[in-house]
Parts: sequence; structure tokens; C-alpha cells
Amino acid sequence: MSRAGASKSESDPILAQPMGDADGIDFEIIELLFFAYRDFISDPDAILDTSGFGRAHHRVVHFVNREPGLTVAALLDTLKITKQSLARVLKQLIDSGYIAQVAGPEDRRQRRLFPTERGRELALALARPQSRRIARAMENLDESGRAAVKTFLSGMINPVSRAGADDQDAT
Amino acid sequence: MSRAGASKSESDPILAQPMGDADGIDFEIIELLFFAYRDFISDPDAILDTSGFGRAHHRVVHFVNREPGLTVAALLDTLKITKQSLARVLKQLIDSGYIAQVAGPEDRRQRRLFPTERGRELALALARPQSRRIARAMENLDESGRAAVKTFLSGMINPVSRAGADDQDAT
DNA sequence: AAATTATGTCAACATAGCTGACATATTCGA
DNA sequence: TCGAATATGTCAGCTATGTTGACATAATTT
Repeated sequence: MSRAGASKSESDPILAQPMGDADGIDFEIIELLFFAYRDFISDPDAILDTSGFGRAHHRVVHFVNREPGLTVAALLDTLKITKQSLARVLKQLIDSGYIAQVAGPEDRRQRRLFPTERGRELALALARPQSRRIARAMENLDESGRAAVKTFLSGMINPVSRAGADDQDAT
Repeated sequence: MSRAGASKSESDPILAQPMGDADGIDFEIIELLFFAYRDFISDPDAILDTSGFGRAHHRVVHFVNREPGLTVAALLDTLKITKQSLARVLKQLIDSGYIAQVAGPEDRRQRRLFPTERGRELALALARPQSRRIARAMENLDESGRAAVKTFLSGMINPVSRAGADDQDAT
């Protein structure tokens, strides 16, 4: 070897030309997505800072409020994290009265997750500024424009894998 | 006190009703953004795993390639992180020959950042699958639909603060 | 009764943020 | 010309949130 393994030192030539859409890549949308998401997430972050929670708590509170009675397994599948990761934040949310667990009526091994009043309020408070931001970003679009946005965002999402596809933490 | 401070225990009443668009909040778009971004970022993540870098490196390599000659201060401003955070990943990228520094021609205190050939290749490799995903998501949209997507994403971004606005780490 | 499933938990580790403090070189302003 | 301000680097320690692996318990299924 003489090149390849290069751990700097022998002065690698430098590129002064910006990488641009000319390279056949849609950098414009890539960056718009980066900045849009960064700012979109900063709204709830500011609120979270106050209450001592983080983004992980946000996601849990959100989905439990969107689908009360969710099982732990379903939540793990939605978030695509491990149960050990979830355990930490879920415990905090339960201990501080934002979420409650109820043994499954059919299968009593399950812990179905429900929001408390307090949990519902937090979820709404976090969603409010995000919804306002979305409304602002949409205000100059007509119906077909809004539909295009939904089509686009839906198209960015991986198709759901059927059946008992790949597990995350199959212990 | 008797309510309010509630640290669970005395059985908080549970809410079984899902929180929905009825609450005057656009949960549909909120969730589409969450899932879209999660999957969008998973493409480069898979590549990064191979090379031993992470998302932080991805962002640095990306912006240095997009704007060669960027100063450290400008990069910090784009990323909205602290210099100590940046230092870690930047050092690794420089040491392994993806990025090179050059003293500023005007102001020699500056370290202008440039990609090497190796760095350019990495940036392109990371952007490729993201661009493909975007193309797929756009394939059923006409020109006005694509324009709507750009308008929407642009509208989601915070307006740039003028002049020497708020600093991040004013040492 | 044995195997499987749903969940919880302990321990250790990695990444990528953060704050605070201080060092160095260079430039700018009085 | 000298002192202040600026651009950057670096040390040390903390936090949040992800990861693996191993093992425990209760309930359900076969």
C-alpha cells in the first residue's frame, strides 16, 4: 500500500469545487429536510427542557396518546428501539404520573399503556407548536399542494414489513 | 397539596380516547414527518456503520463538501452545536484524511475546511441513497406538486436571524 | 408439564450532545 | 504599539439516549 490507507500526512489534494445538484443528486431537498426537521423538533425541545424530559419521552407520550391501550411490544415496534432503551423513559413517565399501565384484558402478560390527564396535556402542549409551524408552512398551498406534501412524505417512508418480520431484540 | 404534585400511586384516571386531528392539531403531518425523517436518515446510517462514523460525521462531511472553504465558525452556525462537540468528529475526519484544513488567506486565524477526494466520495455515497429515496417519493408528483413540497419544507425552517444574532458558545 | 411469550431489570458500553475553564495565535482598535 | 477581541483548539466531566447480553417472572400455549 501507498495510497488508500492514507491517514493524512502526505498532503491529500484538496477539492475546492462545491458538490452540487450537478452530481445527479438532489441536495436541495436533502438539505431542506435536514433544516426543516431540525427546526420542527426544536419547538417541543424547548418545552421539554422545562419539564426535565427529553425527545425520547416526547415520542413515548405522543404515541401512547395517539393509541391508548398500546402494548409495550407495539410501541417498541413503532419507535424501533430496544426494550431496555424504552424502559428507562417509560419508567420515568409512569413514576411521574404521565402514563399508566393496565394488564391486558385478554392476555394478562401485556401491559397496555394509557395516558393520564396529565399525560394528555403534555402531549397536546408538545404538538401544538409543531402543528402551528405546519399550518404556517402550508398556508400558501392550495388543496393539491397539500396533497402533494402528504404524498411526498408518505413516499419517503419504508413500506411496512408484513407478518412477524425482523425483530429488534429477540432476546 | 393533594393533586398536582401527583407522583402516581393514588390511581390517576386513565384516558381511553385517542388524541386525534379533532383536537385541532395536525397529527397526520406530525407523524409523517417523524417516520419520513427516521427512514430518510436510516439509509446513510447503514453505510456509516461500516466506516465507523456516525451521524455527526455525516453532517460535517456533507456541509464541507457543499461549501468547500467553510470556516469552523460557519460550520458551527449551520449545525447549531458547540465547538467542543464539533471538535471530536472533525478531528477524526481530519486524521483519517476525509477533510483538510487550510489557514484562511485573509484571516490566518481561520481554519478553512475542504474535502479531500476521499471525503468527496464519502459525501456522495451517503447522499446517493437519500436522493434515490426522494426521487421515488416524487415520482408521482407533477411540477406543481414538487414545487409545493419545496415551499412546504422551506416554510418549516426558522427564518435566518440577521447580523451577529444569538451565539451558541460565546466562551 | 414444558415451551413460548410479554415484560422487566441489571450491568456495561458507545455516541453525541452539553458546560466550564483555559491556551494560542492573530487581528483590530485606541 | 499595546491591549482587547476574535478564531480556534483542548481538557475534563456530565447527560441523554441508544446498544448488547444475560437473566427473572408471570401468563399463555402446546
